[in-house]
Amino acid sequence: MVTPSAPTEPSGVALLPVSQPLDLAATLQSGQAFRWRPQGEAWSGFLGSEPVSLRQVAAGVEVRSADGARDAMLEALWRYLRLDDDLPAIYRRLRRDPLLVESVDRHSGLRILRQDPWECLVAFICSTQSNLPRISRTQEAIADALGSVTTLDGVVRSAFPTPEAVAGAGEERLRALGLGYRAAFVARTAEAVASGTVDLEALRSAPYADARVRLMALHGVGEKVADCVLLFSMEKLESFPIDRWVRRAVEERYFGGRTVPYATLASWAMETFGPAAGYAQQYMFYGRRLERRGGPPPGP
DNA sequence: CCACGGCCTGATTC
DNA sequence: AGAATCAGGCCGT
Repeated sequence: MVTPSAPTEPSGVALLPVSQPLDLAATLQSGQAFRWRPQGEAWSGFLGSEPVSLRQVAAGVEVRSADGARDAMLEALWRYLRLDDDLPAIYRRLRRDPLLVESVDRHSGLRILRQDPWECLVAFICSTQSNLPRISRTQEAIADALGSVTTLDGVVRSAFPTPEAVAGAGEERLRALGLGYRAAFVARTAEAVASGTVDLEALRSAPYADARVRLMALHGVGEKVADCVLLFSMEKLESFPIDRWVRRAVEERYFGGRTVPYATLASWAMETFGPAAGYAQQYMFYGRRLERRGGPPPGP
């Protein structure tokens, strides 16, 4: 137990046992989440608005948090890491495709996350014509400027701000944080979410196609961004986000190098991989990143 | 329904 | 070195 009189929030540790394949480092650095920072052997970040530190050990994942012993924290982490997915079954499906065999074998334990939809939405609106380091930078800048400050074991970080806080900040303030032309998109989307024009939680339980249409009605959200948000935060594992690299790989391998519309590629993925399409995309994307960088990604 | 130019910003390329 | 070019697209025409 912790001592409540300490000046800084005392932390507790709990173990989440994991028997499923899990590569925590790869998962947190695979371009779906943008606020996990290496901290020695551990990773500093947030589960919702709770600051946590995660460390992979043989038996599973150690979670350090202000209330680390609570079952609710372990449950939250379980959900975040999608340990409810049956990865071996998904791998069997992916391995039917020669394009994926090597990537799946080499990066076993790379998982799709179940993130907070709002934070995920902002991140991917900011992802257009950008790159991983810059997306991380802007997410962090938004949190630092508008989120509430937290402390965990002396590490000071800010939680990601609410839609109301971002809407209140306005376009110019966001632009000053380095969002560029995306500032207007984020501002307008924040207003839509804050005012209840869009209910992100409701989209979570809506069918893929319906949720997708709703998301794409938001400014700055096209097919690719919508598919990312649907996959990484809204339970839609059949979603297959197609960026320029995934597009190139699939067009070269399956369409004789021809340029093919987004919808055609998406339905190809749906037919080929079914409910594992999202995982297929993740392995394609991660595979080509490594190829490009010539080594496993931790960042800069 | 498809094609195209323009867009913040910063890192890399020429 | 300073100028193009490009980056996990999207919007408007």
